Amino acid sequence: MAKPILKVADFSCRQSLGYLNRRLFNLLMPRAEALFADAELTFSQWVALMSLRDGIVSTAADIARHLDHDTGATTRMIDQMEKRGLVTRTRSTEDRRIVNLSLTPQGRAVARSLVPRIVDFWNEALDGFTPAEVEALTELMRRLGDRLETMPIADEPRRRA
Amino acid sequence: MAKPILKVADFSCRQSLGYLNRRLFNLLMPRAEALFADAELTFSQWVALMSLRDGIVSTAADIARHLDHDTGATTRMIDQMEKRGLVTRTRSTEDRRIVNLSLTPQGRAVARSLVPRIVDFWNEALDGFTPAEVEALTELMRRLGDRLETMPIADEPRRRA
DNA sequence: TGACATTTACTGCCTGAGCAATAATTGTCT
DNA sequence: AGACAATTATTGCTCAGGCAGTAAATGTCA
Repeated sequence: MAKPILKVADFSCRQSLGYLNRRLFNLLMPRAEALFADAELTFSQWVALMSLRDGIVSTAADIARHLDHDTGATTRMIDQMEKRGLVTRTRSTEDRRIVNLSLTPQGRAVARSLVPRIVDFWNEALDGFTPAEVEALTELMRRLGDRLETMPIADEPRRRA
Repeated sequence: MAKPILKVADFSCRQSLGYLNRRLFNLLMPRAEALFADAELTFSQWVALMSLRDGIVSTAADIARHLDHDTGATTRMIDQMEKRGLVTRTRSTEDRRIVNLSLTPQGRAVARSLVPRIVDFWNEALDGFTPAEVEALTELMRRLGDRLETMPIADEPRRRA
């Protein structure tokens, strides 16, 4: 941290990345969830569905880690997806703690049917952005996330000397 | 939308801006809120506090618009901040629908005392980023937010032909 | 002026999600 | 082997926040 990037004096919440991220989140969620309103999916469920499809995750703990989600909430989310016939649970035989998840044909069909809508949505949202800008935004958000993952959550708020 | 940026075939949730935004959000919130744990502030309350301090907002409706927040939740958020002596409500005389908000000295003191922590946090989080990269990320997130604001929330999911 | 829409603030209702604790299973290390 | 830590899945408790509806005040427009 040789050269601090931010100074106390210029801090304004309008250009704070925290505020911007929150704003983006609040703008994005309702618009995204409106796209799969007929499938009655939460955004979390949508991400879980896609992550299972792409083989990125295979258990509840994987999902919780992948989207930095609470494990309890993840269990309940999977309950719903199982009830709707999108995924199945299978207790692992090698490690009996683990419950393996897999997409049902219906789950796969739902995922496939929703992708075009999402792609259309993003193409409309990113109209006016150059491919390089989209690439840059994606990469910077990924890097910032990776960086934050290395920073522990402070138990006690740090007192300034 | 002359040249679509995304194609259905390459869609992967790992590099989706929706997923990245959600991930950033889930990483950011607990780390930020841990910073003002002793003030017992929510992230929303923190943003509201700063927005009032900077004169960006002056009513509940302003806050709701500024952080794309539910108006009901905003009312209850202000209830808490008022109960803690951070803000005061004053019914406007010109427009009797409006309740003007203003920071109390305590509210101002809390805001001032927390800013350095946030700045420190961001300087640590952004270590490894060039000033240009931070600038680019901020600007791209702002632009995407502005773009999304112009896009209405779909009532009916659009059927693809 | 009067009908109608809009804005502001607020309330009940319900859901998604975070926190803490638990049981079962597995890994680690002396 | 045995004590202890770590991991997985799960549940109860609680709360922030979204949705819909309401009342009061204001704006709009024929």
